[in-house]
Amino acid sequence: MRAETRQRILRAAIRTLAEQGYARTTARAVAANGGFAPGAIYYHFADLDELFVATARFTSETRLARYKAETDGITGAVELVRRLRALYAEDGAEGHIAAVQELIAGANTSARLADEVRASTAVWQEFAAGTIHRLIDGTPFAALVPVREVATAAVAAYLGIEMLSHLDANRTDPAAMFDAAERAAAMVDALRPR
Amino acid sequence: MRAETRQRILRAAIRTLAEQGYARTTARAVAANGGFAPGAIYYHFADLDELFVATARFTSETRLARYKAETDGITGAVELVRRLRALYAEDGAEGHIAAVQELIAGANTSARLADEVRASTAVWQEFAAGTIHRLIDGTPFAALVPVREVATAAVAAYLGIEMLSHLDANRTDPAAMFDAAERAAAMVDALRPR
Amino acid sequence: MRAETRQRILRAAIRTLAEQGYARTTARAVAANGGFAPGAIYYHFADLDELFVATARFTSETRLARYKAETDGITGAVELVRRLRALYAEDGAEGHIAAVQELIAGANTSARLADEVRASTAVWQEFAAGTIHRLIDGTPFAALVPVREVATAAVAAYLGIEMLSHLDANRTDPAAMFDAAERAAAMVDALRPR
Amino acid sequence: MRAETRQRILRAAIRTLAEQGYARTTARAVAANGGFAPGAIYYHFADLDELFVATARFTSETRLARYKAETDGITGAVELVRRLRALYAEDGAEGHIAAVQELIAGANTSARLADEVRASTAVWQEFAAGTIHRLIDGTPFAALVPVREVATAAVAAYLGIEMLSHLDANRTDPAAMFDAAERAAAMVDALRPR
DNA sequence: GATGAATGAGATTTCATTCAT
DNA sequence: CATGAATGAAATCTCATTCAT
Repeated sequence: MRAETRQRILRAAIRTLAEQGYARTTARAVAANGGFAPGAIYYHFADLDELFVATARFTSETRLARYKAETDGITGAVELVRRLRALYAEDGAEGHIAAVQELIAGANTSARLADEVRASTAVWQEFAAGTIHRLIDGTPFAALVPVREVATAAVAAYLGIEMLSHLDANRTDPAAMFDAAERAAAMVDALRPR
Repeated sequence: MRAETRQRILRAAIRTLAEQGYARTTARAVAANGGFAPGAIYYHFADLDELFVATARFTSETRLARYKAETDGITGAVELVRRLRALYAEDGAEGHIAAVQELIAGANTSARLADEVRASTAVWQEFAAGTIHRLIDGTPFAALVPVREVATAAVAAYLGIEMLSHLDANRTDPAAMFDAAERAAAMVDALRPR
Repeated sequence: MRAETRQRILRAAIRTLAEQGYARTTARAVAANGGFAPGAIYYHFADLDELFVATARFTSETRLARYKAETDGITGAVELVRRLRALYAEDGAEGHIAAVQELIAGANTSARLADEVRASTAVWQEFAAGTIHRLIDGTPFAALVPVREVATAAVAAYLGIEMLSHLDANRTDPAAMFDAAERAAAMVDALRPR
Repeated sequence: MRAETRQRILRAAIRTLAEQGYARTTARAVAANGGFAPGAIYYHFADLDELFVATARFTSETRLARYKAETDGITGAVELVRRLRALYAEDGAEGHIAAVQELIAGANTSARLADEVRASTAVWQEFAAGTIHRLIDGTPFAALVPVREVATAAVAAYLGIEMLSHLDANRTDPAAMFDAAERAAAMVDALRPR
């Protein structure tokens, strides 16, 4: 019972963050979005800050598990980009990345939230680094690419693209970005030894 | 007189956005940061929303002018990265990028602000595209690189890196990112015909 | 069973009043203090107000019975002060006087509670008056002392000293007060005919 | 302007504490009592706790100044009791003692308030001790009376009597208490050397 | 009998905005 | 032009109370 309601609240928080932004993600707004009384939030979380911290952890953990499951065992770059495109679509539909971006903006406001988001992004950077390693090991790129920096840039760009596309659905077209990435990925795969 | 105070308010807004985040950038907070009375804001701007819109325009225009002045006439990629490193440091010192990122998060809240930020980022994407063209025209990359998408990704990554580094000064090291970018730029320059 | 739980709730209410004050003696706080669910309170009492009324009566009756048992048959003033010192220590350990003082403060809020506390203090004033009579009858003080007023002052001082000592354990030292009272009592006893 | 409104708020807080008790002295109640908006409280005080701390200091300082002015130079015990009776009536009319008693009850809830009230009562105990010294120096009582303890008891009884009389205007009659005190004072004065 | 999740009314607090000066 | 005191609407949060289990 308890865990179930807790999840309802977390999902409502994610949707509200994505749709309204951090500043308008009030207790009332989350409650209205999820169909429960504002007081219910305070039964499950000490305050809004704690709700945001829990939301950051929840969205990071659930999405990372999904990303790992979907990319597990993949070595081809093209195949990776295709999976990422699908995962990105899922994120967009549920508002995960937009929520994260709002939480990062909100981290300015709360030290506890900043700690949590910092820990989460570190995990994603590790995931990105591991994935890049799998892709380029055994290719000429292995010697050239500074994996750590590229992993950071990849996470940054992933967040930044969502930020821009959320702002302006037309001009910044994620589909075009994935198309271009897929063409680049094909070049990487072409250089991989059989 | 009038224009001067207006600028004081705008600069105070930028600093407050960078330091406190959108949600805490209240009229009182801006006034305290700039050393004037809250009422002064309402003499120069109709409401806070208008202040944010003006701030978005102001920061975009002043920084773009500076970026253009500094990168004008540059064709070498390494030289470009070096100039960008210095400009990025300026941005960080004055809080420009952090303020923009908060305004993007806040754009969720205000349609007028969203319009303004959308227009600003479009201008920056054009600037990035033009710069990339200058760099790769005449090299083998010219045929390979989808300029539009790379420009979008560059702007996204620029914002995303500030976002991450603002969150966590240690793990996400902009200096290391520029170092890596400089090494990549050297490869681009090496392929350029004399 | 029923009476037992009722007492658990009453004792938890006394402790919570003494430790947290009237304003923080919420249903949840009492439940947490006593180790039962908040709902249990509403099985035994109609509402919090009724719990406070019952607490006032309970603490007054149980302590008065104890005071009467301990002071029964005593005629010496010194002996009386010694027994009171021990009883006062008991009160402090269980929080009785502090709870009463909070209930008096809270009586401002509830007419029913005010009625109950009024009745209780009247009983204590009678007890004090009777005890004073026993002490001074047959001494020269009998003609001099306005028993009724001294009894009221004694109850007031008893409550007031607990109030001050609860506030500041060091400066207001009940032990020093009892020492002084014991010396005064010795003078009373010295004037008593054998 | 500012100081004036601040005083209006403080006086409204004293009246509300006396009339409604600590638990019902809400920002709304104080504002309604004083005829200003609840927000005004938060313009002048950080939070309710700070208002209570300021109220404790204000009421203690203003009343102590008045008590000192009225009792200055008095050496006769009867004269002292007469002045105290008048001062007590003033206190009652403005709610000072009742407010203090509620603040002491509330001190349970707030460490800052406890500090302030502790400091205030210490000052009153010193005032009481000094006054007692003036009365008994040069009389046989000087050798017998433990001034410190009597001063504490006097302050405690003063608060306790207000507490009881506030609870029950009829049974605990301050006038009778002052009458009795006046008769006792006459005996003290009779023993004083000319 | 007792639990504890949930509610809704009301509390504290914040803040954009106004306005007399 | 600018100040800063004050307001009122809306936010966060608390808590007595209910009710399904």
